[in-house]
Amino acid sequence: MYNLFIADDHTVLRNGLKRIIEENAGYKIIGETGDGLEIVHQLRKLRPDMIILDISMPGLRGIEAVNKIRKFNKKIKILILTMHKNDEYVYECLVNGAQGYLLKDDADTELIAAIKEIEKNKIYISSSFSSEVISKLVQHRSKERGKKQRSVFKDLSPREREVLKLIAEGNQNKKVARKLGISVRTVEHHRLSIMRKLNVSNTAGLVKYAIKAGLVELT
Amino acid sequence: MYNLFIADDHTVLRNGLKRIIEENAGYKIIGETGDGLEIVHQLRKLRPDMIILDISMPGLRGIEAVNKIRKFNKKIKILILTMHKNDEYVYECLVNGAQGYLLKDDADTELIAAIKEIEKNKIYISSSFSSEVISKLVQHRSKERGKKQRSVFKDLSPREREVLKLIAEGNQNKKVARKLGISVRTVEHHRLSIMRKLNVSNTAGLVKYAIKAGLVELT
DNA sequence: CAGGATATAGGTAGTTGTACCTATATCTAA
DNA sequence: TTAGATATAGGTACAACTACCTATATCCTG
Repeated sequence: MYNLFIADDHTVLRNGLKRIIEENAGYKIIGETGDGLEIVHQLRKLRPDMIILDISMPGLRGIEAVNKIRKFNKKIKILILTMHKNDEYVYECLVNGAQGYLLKDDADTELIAAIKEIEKNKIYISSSFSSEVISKLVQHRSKERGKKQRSVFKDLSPREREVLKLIAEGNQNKKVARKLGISVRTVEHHRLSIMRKLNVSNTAGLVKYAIKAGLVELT
Repeated sequence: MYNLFIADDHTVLRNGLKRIIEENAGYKIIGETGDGLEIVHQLRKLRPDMIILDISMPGLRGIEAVNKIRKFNKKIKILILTMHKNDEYVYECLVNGAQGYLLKDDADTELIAAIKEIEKNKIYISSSFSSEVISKLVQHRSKERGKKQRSVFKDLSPREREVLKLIAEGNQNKKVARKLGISVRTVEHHRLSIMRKLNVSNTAGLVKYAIKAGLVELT
């Protein structure tokens, strides 16, 4: 028996998933949560073989969840199930140790296929991504595994992410500086570095990237 | 037999919904689509009593879907099922003729309760919203029904939406002006009006609102 | 028809952001 | 240990945005 755990903040979707998966003999959902902060605690208790994980959950955003799970136990397989059709996202997840990446608008059959592949220690990426992207991603993954977390697409430093987050939340440079206890000039410098790296030329681009990357909530 | 139709771009969620609803005797899912543009065509063919509608679908964004459905047939009940916990959104939907507003992280039981209430010609709003908000919304709805579509929360003119869209896409005022064939001063004026109306003070706020409102894609 | 909202655009100021430059201290990886 | 990345911060210049003001023409609604 292969035991699965579901982490997704949409109750309806969790229940749908449960039914779909349990109709396939051999799989059992042994637990679920809608709260990202609760994931590791649950994993420790339940010891599932695989977790189906939405990376846009409240409490634990984006790639952090993947990292925490891997840090806790490298044996638990991670299948990302998300609404984000976004090359960078797939890449980040895979480099950080996820085994699969599916979209919420993929078919049920693809979900089952992904679980089966991952069970067999393979990588599965949604067929909604072009095959070039997929092969590129899988290649990079095998190369970069174990290396320091990094992306060929986007490559912000922790400090830069912090600055970007505050900017996207609506703070001006002056306020960011005050909050971080650094000078406005330094914030400006970070801001420009970020823009150069992300290849955008103004605040609008920064904000959009931050949202895409899950750095800020859209409240 | 009460016939339902599902419009949501997440296949897994659609299947989950189907199973949950059909376990409750008396309800039948007679059709579904993941493509917003296809909704009206399907409704014409299938004539359901109620549609469960996600307002963040590709192809037909936000409130437009509600309007199109109402325009096609006022008898079809509309239950919004979305991830957006957002007062303005609820209000927009209700004023434009939706009968219910649920969140995707609400429980299954609440989904069934909502369907039952709406079947009985009542309004149902997710219990995740505070009771003050709910009563305020329901009151406003009865007052404003039939009036010109408008929101007490947000009230942008078509031109303002156009300007906001271009800004959120990453254009600076100068470029917006060129694209719309007006002077930079006018763009600036629109921009300030929009900021005043939305109660934000900079570009970051504008971009976030535009994304929330579905004016721009997050590509 | 009068009042209100919309769309247009100009004046003037001050603030903020964009885009280069230099420079130092620290840390990490080759 | 040396090169590179990171985080810090200052100089300078110009572009863009924010925030008031006024004004006109249009269109819609009561």
